[in-house]
Amino acid sequence: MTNSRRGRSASAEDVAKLAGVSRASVSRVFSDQGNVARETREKILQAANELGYQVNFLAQGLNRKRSQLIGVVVARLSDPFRSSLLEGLLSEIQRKGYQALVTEVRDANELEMTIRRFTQFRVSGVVVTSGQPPADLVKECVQHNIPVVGINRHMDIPYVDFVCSDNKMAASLVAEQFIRCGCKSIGWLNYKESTWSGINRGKVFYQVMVEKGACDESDLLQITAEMDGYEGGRQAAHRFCEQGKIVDGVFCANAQLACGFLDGMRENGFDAPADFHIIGFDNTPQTAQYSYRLTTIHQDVLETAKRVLSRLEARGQDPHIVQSIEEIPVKLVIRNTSPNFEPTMIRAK
Amino acid sequence: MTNSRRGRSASAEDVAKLAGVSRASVSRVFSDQGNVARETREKILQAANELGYQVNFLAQGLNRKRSQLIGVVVARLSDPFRSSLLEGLLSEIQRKGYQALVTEVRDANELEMTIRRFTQFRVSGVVVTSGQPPADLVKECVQHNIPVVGINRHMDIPYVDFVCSDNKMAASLVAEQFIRCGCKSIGWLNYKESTWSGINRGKVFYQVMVEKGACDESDLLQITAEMDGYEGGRQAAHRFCEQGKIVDGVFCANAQLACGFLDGMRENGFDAPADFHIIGFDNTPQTAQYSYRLTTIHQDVLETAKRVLSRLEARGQDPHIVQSIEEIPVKLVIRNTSPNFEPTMIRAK
DNA sequence: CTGTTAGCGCCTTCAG
DNA sequence: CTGAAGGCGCTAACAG
Repeated sequence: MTNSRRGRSASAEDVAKLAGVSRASVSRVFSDQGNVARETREKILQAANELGYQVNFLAQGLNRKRSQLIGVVVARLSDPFRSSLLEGLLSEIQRKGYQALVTEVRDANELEMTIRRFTQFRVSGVVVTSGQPPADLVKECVQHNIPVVGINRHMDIPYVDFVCSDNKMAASLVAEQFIRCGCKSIGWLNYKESTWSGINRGKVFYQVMVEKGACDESDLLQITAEMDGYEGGRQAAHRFCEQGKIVDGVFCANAQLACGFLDGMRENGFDAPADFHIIGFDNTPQTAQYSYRLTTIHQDVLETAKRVLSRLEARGQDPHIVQSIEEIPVKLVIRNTSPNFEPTMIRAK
Repeated sequence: MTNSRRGRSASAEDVAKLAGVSRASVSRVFSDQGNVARETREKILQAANELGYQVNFLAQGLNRKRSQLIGVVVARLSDPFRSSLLEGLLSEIQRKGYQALVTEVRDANELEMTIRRFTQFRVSGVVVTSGQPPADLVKECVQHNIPVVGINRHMDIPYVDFVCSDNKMAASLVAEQFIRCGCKSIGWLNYKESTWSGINRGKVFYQVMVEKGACDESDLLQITAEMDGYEGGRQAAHRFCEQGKIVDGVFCANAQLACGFLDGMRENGFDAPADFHIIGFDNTPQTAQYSYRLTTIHQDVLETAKRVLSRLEARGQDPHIVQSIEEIPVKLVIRNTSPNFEPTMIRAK
């Protein structure tokens, strides 16, 4: 009875009473704003410790009109790259002292509900790793002064920033590798209804190939998967072989497709690097494994996450800065499916 | 100027004014508690719509002393099983109208900080998929009346519930399969510093094997990986072969180890099912792929998530119900690495 | 440096 | 069925 509200958690007021000060001082100590005499601070900390006091973030956020929450929109976590991206984001979000609010969305409608709910929690920022942020929704965020940043996509929405792996650099690295290895007929494998980044990667790759004079339109073979993921790649390979087509080098929009395509080709008696070269995107752990040892473009997830957070904070301070689009450098990881040959023809055939 | 606070988001009071009612009624409509005349309800909804009103969850939570947040503790999302588990949890959490607060932890210390932060957000529940919830921390949760449930682990903490894949059932299914296939020398592969569920799976498997008379102590070969994940399994295989050991059937604590071990054996010239049988745990997408086609125990992630949420809600209503430990049935998915043979010897050797 | 005073936006009795 | 009043726990001026 004496101990304020039995069982309930202690409030700043309880602490203030015990320490014999005002709640304002308690607040000052725990949000370390404004100055507090060392002596009173210690009294407060001790009292707080005694009562097991902890700031109520709900009340804090209500008052500040901003919680320390950051909303993260994800999709298809079963893709290893996406889950490693989430991992990087979580780690960076926590390091900066925020808390991640994670929602998985399946369609545009869910994205809309989600962003709306994020604003209801007065999040400090929204990270979109999937789907196109609907323009009007974003407007709402801007109105509420909530920064939005998209990863691996890019649209012309004012006040929304983007950070994106450097697809052009990726294309160049791959093109050079293929050329160095003497590949002549090059293919580009992508899912029929790919994401923005998938499509963009293909477009840029084609441009680069033409620029380098490595191919004209007829040379770049578009291989289209009817399905996404590993199975999609595998079936694409089967259809490819049925049609009696042939390639020297295949570049794939993502790691899953690449592994699937490689396995599909193997089922048809073709293997890399003996019969063709194949290079993937994402560098997921699986691609490093013995059964694949895939040469692949590596995306720097941690750097991406860092940039995202710093964008979020920048726009949090000044909502009206100009849109920023950052490209994160990528690396080519050479493994078995397109090894570092001297510039000679690889196929005896 | 007339329009209340320009730019700011509308509050219940704004809606009340516009609709010509009291804020209490607005509140009633949006938390659909208490009765409101159809007519006034409609007036309110219209006004709300006009102003783009949305409930402020911070204020709501502050008042209700409980947010609609659910804290989820994860680790090592790079393991495909763990990310699929998270996926299942997210989906169920959203379906039930909650919002997930996700934190990745690396050690016990972080777990503690995390749970503490969860309580500061007055979450409606905490789901621990990794690490042992420290007893005193949990006590704090109980005190705050926050339900805690652990997945694939089990400890004797009062008022904390657990839901766990049925490891005994898994062991039986695998034992029977090995016996049916005539495997004689059976191995159990696990990481040196495995998780609770890994260790438990091994213990139970041994028990079952003895029960079935399929082996006594000397028969069950403990294969220990010095490292976790794919590489751990692979290196274990290499050491295993160096030592000139031999097995008929290997059961693995998880999918990553299984794939690694299989590949390691292949590098040494042994393959499944020709030279030995191997069965994994988790049934991650990768295990289904052409290069592995691993026979494996399947854990029902969605069912697990469902049970978790229902436990959370049950204890949310009555914090003092007795501890519940649910076992989720598993299935044996027969694939290539231990096919459905008639009961005969498989090895010519 | 510290205390006082107003809210933040919502929910919940309690009257009417 | 509806309105008025008080409070959830914290912060942000403003005085002292």
